[in-house]
Amino acid sequence: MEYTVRSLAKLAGVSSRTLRYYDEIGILKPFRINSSGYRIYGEEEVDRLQQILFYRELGVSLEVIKSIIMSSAFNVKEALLDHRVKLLEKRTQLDALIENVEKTIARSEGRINMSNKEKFEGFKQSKIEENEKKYGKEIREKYGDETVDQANAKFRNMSEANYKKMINLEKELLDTLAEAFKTGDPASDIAQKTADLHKQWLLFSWSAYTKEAHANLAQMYVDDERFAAYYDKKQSGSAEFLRDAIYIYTGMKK
Amino acid sequence: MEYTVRSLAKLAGVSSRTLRYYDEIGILKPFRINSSGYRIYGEEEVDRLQQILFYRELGVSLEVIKSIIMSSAFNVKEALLDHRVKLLEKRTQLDALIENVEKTIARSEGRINMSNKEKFEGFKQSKIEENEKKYGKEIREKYGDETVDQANAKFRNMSEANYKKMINLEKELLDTLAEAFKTGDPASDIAQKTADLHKQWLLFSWSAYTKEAHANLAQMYVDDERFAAYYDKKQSGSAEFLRDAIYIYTGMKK
DNA sequence: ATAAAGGTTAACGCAACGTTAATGTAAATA
DNA sequence: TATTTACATTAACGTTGCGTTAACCTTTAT
Repeated sequence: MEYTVRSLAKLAGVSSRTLRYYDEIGILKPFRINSSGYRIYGEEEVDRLQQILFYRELGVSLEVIKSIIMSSAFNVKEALLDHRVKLLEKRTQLDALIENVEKTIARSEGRINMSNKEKFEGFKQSKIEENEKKYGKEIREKYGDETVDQANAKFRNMSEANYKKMINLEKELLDTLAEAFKTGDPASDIAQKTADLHKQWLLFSWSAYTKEAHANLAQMYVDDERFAAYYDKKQSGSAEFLRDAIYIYTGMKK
Repeated sequence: MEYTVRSLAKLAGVSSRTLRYYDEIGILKPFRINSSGYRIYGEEEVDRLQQILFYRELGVSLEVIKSIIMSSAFNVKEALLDHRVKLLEKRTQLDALIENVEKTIARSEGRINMSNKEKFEGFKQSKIEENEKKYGKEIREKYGDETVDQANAKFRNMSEANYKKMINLEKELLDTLAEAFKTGDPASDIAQKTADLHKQWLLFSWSAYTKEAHANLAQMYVDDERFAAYYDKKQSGSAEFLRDAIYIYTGMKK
């Protein structure tokens, strides 16, 4: 089956302008151009458009979508599972927002007057997103796009077995961190083992490990509420402890 | 308390550029401009900014936000409740999307190959549309959009405790219906109790109960196989019996 | 006295198309 | 067959909500 811009557009529920734009930015080129200069799409393009729209729905930028579907060894199911996880995260965010709104309503009913700081607390969720942007960008700036992209690519293509390994490592890391935290000494053997586990864990998603990057990430764990909350889950102060251990481990920053 | 651009920006977690932009488009003007041309904001502006960010989070355009907060008789609580309903709707949409993704994953596992049309069906929020077509449209036509939306919102937001109550009520309803059915008389006390239980049950998801709506729903139970099958589970003819009881209870339709 | 930190306006840049203009081609109808 | 209608093309500007940079002024800290 062959499609013109309009027919494919109708099939997919997008505008023909969108298809021309996708051609323009090279994310979806027609199978061929006929003698009158018309774009003609085939089955393969139909599938590809489906992929694109799938990710677009998520709010993924076309730039990123491009890199995703360009990777030849692209595993459909893995991508879908990934997609699903992101949607679930989005829903969690939404739920938090709804809770905030309801709280605010309750407060307005109770006529409790809020301090100015409190007034903006409802937006903390969005700050997390901001941080993500901020640090994502920071990493790109410091270590270059290649590192980040390679890391992503590596992660996407991770085999099932490796994924399990990574999960187990993470668990071990958290357990060891809890143990080490008890010693109170970031230079202790067990604390240093924690730092090493963290490095091992990192290697699953980082293609180019450097001590500097590792140390910087450790500081980020402390600065970013989201990460801090993750590591502090068991004991408050764990994030700082991990950072200190990593500083010693890498010999960076003091 | 007075704020400069930066201090207000920090308080609210936005950039100073954003505040200047909001000034530019007239959505948030500073309280005054000092002798050096600096923007100075006061308490009122803090509140207003909060309102703006609240709606912005929803994805409402600044243009619309402007019109919302410009309306002088602006009721805060009403706005919040409105805001909340929109968030709930958004969540419903997200849930539909997640279901679609999961279906697609399941299909990919079953290796069922889809026709091109089917491939794009996942994007049409098919479930919502389907339901809308089947029941929503009918209800919307009869009772108006508000009722339907409020009912959905109410349902989604039901507390755990209320949910259990509703489930218990439903069980009691079915038991009582079975009892009443034995009498064969839709006007009998127990049949009327059944109708009342049904109303109670309805109130969990209907925000505005009317006798007319109740009676119409009863007829729908008979007409629609899905509902009919549900009520006829124990005894065939229960759906009609319930309808007749409700007709008498509500005094509608003869 | 000077540097750092923060303020100002003005202007361009970005994503992902929508929209309009000017024009060529294919299919349906008179 | 002639014409209308439907659809195709490229080119270019418009949109939203700011980020970013430039060029410059003011306040505060040292």
